[in-house]
Amino acid sequence: MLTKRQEEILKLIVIEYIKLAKPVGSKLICDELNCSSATIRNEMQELEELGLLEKTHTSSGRVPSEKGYRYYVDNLMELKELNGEEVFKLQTIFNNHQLELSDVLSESLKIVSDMTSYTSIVLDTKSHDNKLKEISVVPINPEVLIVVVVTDQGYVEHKDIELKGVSLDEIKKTVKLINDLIIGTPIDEVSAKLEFEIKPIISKYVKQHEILYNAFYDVFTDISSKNVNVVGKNNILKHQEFNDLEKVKDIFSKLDNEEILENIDANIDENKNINIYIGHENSVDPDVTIIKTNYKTNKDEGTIAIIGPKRMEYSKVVNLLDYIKKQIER
Amino acid sequence: MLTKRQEEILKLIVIEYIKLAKPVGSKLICDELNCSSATIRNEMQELEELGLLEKTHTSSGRVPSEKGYRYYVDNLMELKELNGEEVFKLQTIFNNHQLELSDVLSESLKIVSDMTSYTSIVLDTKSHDNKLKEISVVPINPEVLIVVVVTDQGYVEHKDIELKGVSLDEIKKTVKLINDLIIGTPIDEVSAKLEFEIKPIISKYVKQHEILYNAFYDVFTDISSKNVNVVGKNNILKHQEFNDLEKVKDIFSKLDNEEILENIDANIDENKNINIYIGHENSVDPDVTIIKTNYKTNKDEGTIAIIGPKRMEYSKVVNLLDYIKKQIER
DNA sequence: ACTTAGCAATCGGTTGAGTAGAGTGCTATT
DNA sequence: AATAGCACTCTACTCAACCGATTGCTAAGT
Repeated sequence: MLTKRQEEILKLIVIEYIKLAKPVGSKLICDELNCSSATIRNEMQELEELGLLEKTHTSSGRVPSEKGYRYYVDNLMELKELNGEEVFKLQTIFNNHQLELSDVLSESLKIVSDMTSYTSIVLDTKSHDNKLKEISVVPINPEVLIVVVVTDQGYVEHKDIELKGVSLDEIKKTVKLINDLIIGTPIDEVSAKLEFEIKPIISKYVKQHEILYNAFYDVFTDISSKNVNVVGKNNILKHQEFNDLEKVKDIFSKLDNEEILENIDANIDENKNINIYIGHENSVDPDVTIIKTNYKTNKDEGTIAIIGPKRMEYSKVVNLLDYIKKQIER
Repeated sequence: MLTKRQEEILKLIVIEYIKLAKPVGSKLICDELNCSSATIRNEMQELEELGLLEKTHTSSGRVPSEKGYRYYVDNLMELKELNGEEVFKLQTIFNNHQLELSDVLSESLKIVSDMTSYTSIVLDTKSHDNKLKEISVVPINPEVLIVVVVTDQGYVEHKDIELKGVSLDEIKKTVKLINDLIIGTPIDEVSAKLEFEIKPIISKYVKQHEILYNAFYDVFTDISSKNVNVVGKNNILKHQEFNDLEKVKDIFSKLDNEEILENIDANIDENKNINIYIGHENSVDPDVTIIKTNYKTNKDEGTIAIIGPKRMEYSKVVNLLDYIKKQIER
């Protein structure tokens, strides 16, 4: 259990370190509080024994440990209002009804990245609420045709398929069959329905049913897949904790690896609105903090996340994510 | 006019410097040629006076100047065969007829980037040969509908449009009009046709014709726009000429700037199959070399480019680009 | 019992001297 | 024209010295 003053000191150290990125000495703190540097040093020593602070070397100032950051975000952090300019910029995007949701997300997170110097990630999954609305087929030439799939929430996916020796008639029959039988099916159930209801039928009266089936299967797999989008990757370079080229390489390669990013939303705590994973608490890289939240509209659901150094402006990022989440869920 | 021996020396220095990235001294060269280091030094001095070589400091070995690289690629470079593994990897992509051209390009350039440690850029423009094939409209709800446009070469573009107070009937009329009047029009002429032929008509009998017109205009603008794709950006970090964080920031921001990249294909020399822009010869960054080529199929045209340090494996890159160009133009 | 002043000790960062090594330019010689 | 030899130059590295910031500890003060 920390005393009031210890909490005050920890908070100041975290805030100051986030601001200046240099270990914080006792003198800086005693200017803020009304006591001598020696008193602060004693308190610091105690906070260090509790694992909340660390030193970079024997006679350096203190730096928050991961546990220290954790204590800060859980108990000490104050969420101050977003400033007017920030809200204004974001609002112009949310008010632009021309944009698709995925564009709104990447545009607004681009702004967040610019404002904060962190990197944003959008994980976008077509929601279960998307139901097949219409399938149409446009023949391009005798061997190639294009399948266009539209969901009732307005998603469009298309794919070229090359079909040698399948007659246009057979294709049209199949499309009609699909349209009749699985329109209205949630997209994540389409694959199963295609396999167990459509396949048996077309295999009877379509010669190259295997090819045809595979082509449609691919289209539906694409449409229900996850979509990863990383915004403001270059901001990684702005933070002194990543001014080592090897580290930068490492992080960049992780940000390019969709598998790693897809697992960002693995163990999300549904009770919390915004989740914070400091250093080793996240599975991406022990030197970063990830702050994320899930969103869910009737069209769409997914995760938005901000990734930056552990020395991150926690309150600002939490505020921004919260604001964006609320706006898009409207 | 260079003597045979001077050319030999220049060539060796370029090759050696590309390989080892360290200024090349006279001793290294005299092992290759049969003469003493002093002789080489005299020749080097002359090559330096001609502006083909440079020194990093008074007593360092020599490094090729931009003019030196230029002389090398114009006169000395030997194009050796691609090795089997490289060809094999690429071939599996070209043989996969499932993929769209844009996927083939980015996949194959991804492989090139992996093999060479350079960065690739694809500038993809829908060709003039794309003609409007079909426009269809899917209403999602009373206020939103989706326009899907397909060209005769198989491109698909779609866009949500929000239309308050426009009746479905009016929309259908407009679509029919467009389908009747401009199907078959090359996509880069569609905008004009839309403005001068369609707009006057719909303005007569559609109430909110302005909104409707703008919506379609946007769709056609999107479909005829350029497409920029950068592959293997992280490879920048692998080269010692870019091991300075400021430089990396600079180049990365240029690679993110589509305007800069779109101008990569500005002054292309149509006579040459492959164009090489060394250092100040390109407009992107004086520290890089860009090697590029245009491609043109009946569906598509564009530019593929490789960007890397001036100390680049010129012959390998030229070979690879040439190979890819030929394969996709088949 | 808590706070404070004072002081030795520690460590990073910078500076300057010294050295080894690689490579050059020049000159005299073959 | 080519070469051997040599003085010279510059980088890169190491070592020692030193400054400044900060700590931990002790002893005195409140």
